Amino acid sequence: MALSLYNTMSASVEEFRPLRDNEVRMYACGPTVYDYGHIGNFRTFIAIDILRRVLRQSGYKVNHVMNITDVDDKIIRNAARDGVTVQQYTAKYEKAFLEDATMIGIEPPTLVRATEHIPEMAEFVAKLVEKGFAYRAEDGSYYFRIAKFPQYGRLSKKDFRGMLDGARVDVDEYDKDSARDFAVWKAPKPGESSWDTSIGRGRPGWHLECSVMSMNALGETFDLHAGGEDLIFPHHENEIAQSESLTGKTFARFWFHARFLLVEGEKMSKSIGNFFTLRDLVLKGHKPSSIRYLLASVPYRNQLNFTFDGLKQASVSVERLRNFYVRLTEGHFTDGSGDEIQALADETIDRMRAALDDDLNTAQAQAAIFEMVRRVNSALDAKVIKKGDVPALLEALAQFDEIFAVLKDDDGSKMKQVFDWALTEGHEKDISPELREAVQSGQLFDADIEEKIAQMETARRARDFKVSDTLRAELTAAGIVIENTKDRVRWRRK
RNA sequence: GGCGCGGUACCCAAGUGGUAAGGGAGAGGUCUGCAAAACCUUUAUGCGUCGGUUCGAUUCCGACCCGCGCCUCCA
Repeated sequence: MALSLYNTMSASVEEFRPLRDNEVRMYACGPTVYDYGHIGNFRTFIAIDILRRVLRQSGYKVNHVMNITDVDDKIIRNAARDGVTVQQYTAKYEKAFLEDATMIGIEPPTLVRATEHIPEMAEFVAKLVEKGFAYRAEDGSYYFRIAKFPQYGRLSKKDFRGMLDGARVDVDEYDKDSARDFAVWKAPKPGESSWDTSIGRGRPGWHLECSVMSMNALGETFDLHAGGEDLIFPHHENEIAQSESLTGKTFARFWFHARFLLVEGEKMSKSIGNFFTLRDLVLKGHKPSSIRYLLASVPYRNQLNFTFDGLKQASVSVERLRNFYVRLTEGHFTDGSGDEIQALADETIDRMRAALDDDLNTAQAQAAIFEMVRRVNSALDAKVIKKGDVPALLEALAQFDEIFAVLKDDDGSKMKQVFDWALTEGHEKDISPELREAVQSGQLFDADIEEKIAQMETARRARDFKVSDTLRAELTAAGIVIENTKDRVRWRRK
């Protein structure tokens, strides 16, 4: 079975093979660091992260490059508003983005920054001009001449023939040859960041950075180019135009686009009040693992309806998996092994692989692992799991978690980070009682909890249930869940 | 207006030309001093509506209704 992916360029699912034997070169359009990342951003970045993990699980070495757009109109505007330099401004939000990405389980890609590639970008523009694909306007801006690139519109399936020389729509852009031509280089404006370069003073157009940095890092033709669906047009279309007109070669072989999500059934927007950053959700007391699980649970090309009910459900699902893992690793088993369980583990792995190979069908991969969890739990209840069965089951679980990355319970420390951030950044009023409780339970020392549990057990053995129930209630109130099993008392933080 | 995607149980959500995965929630039960975990049973003769093709359609085709996206810098 081989990995198949939907390619926006061909508008169909194709078998994926990298150009080089064992190495996948992929470029992802990263964030413009002008604000904290919202859950829509992270839906896309998690989809890309899952793609990367599936590629690796498929045996490829993945060279994953992502850009940070650290100069653009919004950044310039907001930095001016806050009275800081563009660098100070972007540094803050880049740091926040990387913290968020780590919090939500995204493996760090190699980062490239627009402002660190200004000379290369100017050089690129100069070459475009030399070949006649771009021209300089009177004010010192440079535009790409779409009329010179007949394939324009191939990715987004738009037909621009006959409309290239339409009416001049914008008085500010009077010196473009065609209304459709897009800026590759912007002339300096008073108060805006600009750089002195071989083609004059100014700053890069947005699309330019991705063409230059991706080819710089990965070569003129690379395997995968990813981003949110909104980037198909104009961003990626323009990248293709610039890059391919210059090199005469295919720019990216596969185009991967994640669909936008809905929040509570509606498009996320600040005016509707359903706009949430990742930090907003953690402040409300939601675990990063729940958020990741929910965002990963709907295949990336489907619309995902992000709801708070769904978040709760995701949290319970993750807990179920974690409980299962604990049950396997801490249980006592008799020696031996059985073919049936081995077969179940193998079948589960096969089903997960087949699901992920089919254009990253994460929902089906989850269904496969849960099928195994239910059947093995049942077998555990019936005491038919043997010691020799456990490694195969753990292997299936591990393969699942190589993709979904939710088993490890480090939610407490991550939530603590957000808690601390809220205190230092003046968002204390936004800290929910739930987050407060989660942080507090995380601050309890294990030894103190175990001391209380020991007291509870003494009381229980003496059948003094009044005392034991009081102790249990105290621990529950502190966010500690206690499970009395036959062998021992298990506890965990809620 | 142009191009594209989707409407599946109380909620989230896969999927297939041959009779509906998985998770959550609810109800009942097993286990249990209580609780938790776990298991079992149960919850869509039905997959937006109306037609058509077919032996057979939720799955294909058409129309309609509704939701969503892109159409110059929003992931």
